[in-house]
Amino acid sequence: MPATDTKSAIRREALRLFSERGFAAVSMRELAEAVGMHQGGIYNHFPSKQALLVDLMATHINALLEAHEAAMEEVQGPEAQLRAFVQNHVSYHLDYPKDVFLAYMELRSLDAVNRKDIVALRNRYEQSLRTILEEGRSRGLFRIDDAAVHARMLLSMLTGATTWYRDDGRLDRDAIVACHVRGAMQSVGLEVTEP
Amino acid sequence: MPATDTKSAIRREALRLFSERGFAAVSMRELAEAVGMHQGGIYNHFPSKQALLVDLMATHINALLEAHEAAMEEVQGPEAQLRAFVQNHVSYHLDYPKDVFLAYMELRSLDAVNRKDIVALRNRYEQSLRTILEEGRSRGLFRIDDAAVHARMLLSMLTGATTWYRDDGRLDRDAIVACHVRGAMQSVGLEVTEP
DNA sequence: CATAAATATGAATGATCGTTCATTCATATC
DNA sequence: GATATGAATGAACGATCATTCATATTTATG
Repeated sequence: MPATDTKSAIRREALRLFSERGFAAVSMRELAEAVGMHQGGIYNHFPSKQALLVDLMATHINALLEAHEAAMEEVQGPEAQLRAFVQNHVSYHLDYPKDVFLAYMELRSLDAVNRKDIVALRNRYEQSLRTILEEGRSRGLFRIDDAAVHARMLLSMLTGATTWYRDDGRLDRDAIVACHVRGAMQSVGLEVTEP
Repeated sequence: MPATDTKSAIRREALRLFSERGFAAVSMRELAEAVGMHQGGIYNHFPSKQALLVDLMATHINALLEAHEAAMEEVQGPEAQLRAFVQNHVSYHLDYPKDVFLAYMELRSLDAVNRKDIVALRNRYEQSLRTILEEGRSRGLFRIDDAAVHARMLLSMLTGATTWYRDDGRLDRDAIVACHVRGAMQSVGLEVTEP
């Protein structure tokens, strides 16, 4: 078995275990057992438990930013931009709920240096939503009290689905995305036409 | 010093440490040190670390339900009920951010029996919001796709403030509550008059 | 096939975990 | 003032933690 398979298996199981039970509550022994190897071997692929967490979180946040930038290309005007942002955000979050949950929950498990880097990336993402809201507000398109607060409100709202969405649930992915798009558009005071 | 002071000091420091760093990442030694006592003494007040967590979470969820029921008394009609729900929810969450964060994050640290009880209480709370949304939708007052999904969207949105609100922040408590009330009312398609 | 590099093993490291316990201490009751 | 009680101490328990390492095995390269 080539090395890269083991490494990605470690990533996959670590993502699953850390997101399910928390970084601190999962031991390297458990992780190794889940992968089907012995504890020492993990250190051939990742220098420490902390480095493994950083790898998972950085991979996620970079992938999210990449998807975001691709989704926002050539989309003009606050209303269309907000719609594109919400669609991409919710779609991505439903596709990678574990990655999202881990990045959200385990910031506090990072040491100071690593946390600073991840937070900077997250702030960049939040800032891009804030800019859309500011622009919509200053043009009189959006009716909101405060762009910064509203950006955070929306991010919380749109991210929450990761905690309860199931593939075999009552509503499919597109229906849930649609609920969120509508809720977000209406939250800034826009009218959404009935389907 | 009477015993009750020590017990509440343990509660206070446990709430702080568990919410800041996570239940699994805080040791009984650290907790004891934060309280200013030795590790063994905690067990005179709580039979186990798990029991301490259950105590904190049950206290919170019951207090939230109590505040909720008081806030909803004699409030009639979906629009007024939604407004009352949001106001109470956000106010309570800004007052007790650590309690909220702990109850939200550490469900997975509870054993099966305790988790079942807490989840049942939380579902009761979520159900009451869902009922308001269903009622508003069926009367044609709210424009939402799905009451269950919208209830969860709103709860995520309204709970998020606990993760970033600071007493010395740019906006005061009432302003933040107002942002959330407006965002929530508009999210169901209601018009909110400018202040 | 030989050799080197990468990877896996499994035991061992010292530290720390939640919990227990015999003991001491302070306070309240009779 | 003797005694009972709840609380705090501080050492100790076995278990488990992340990590290291010498060794064995597998894989890739000549």
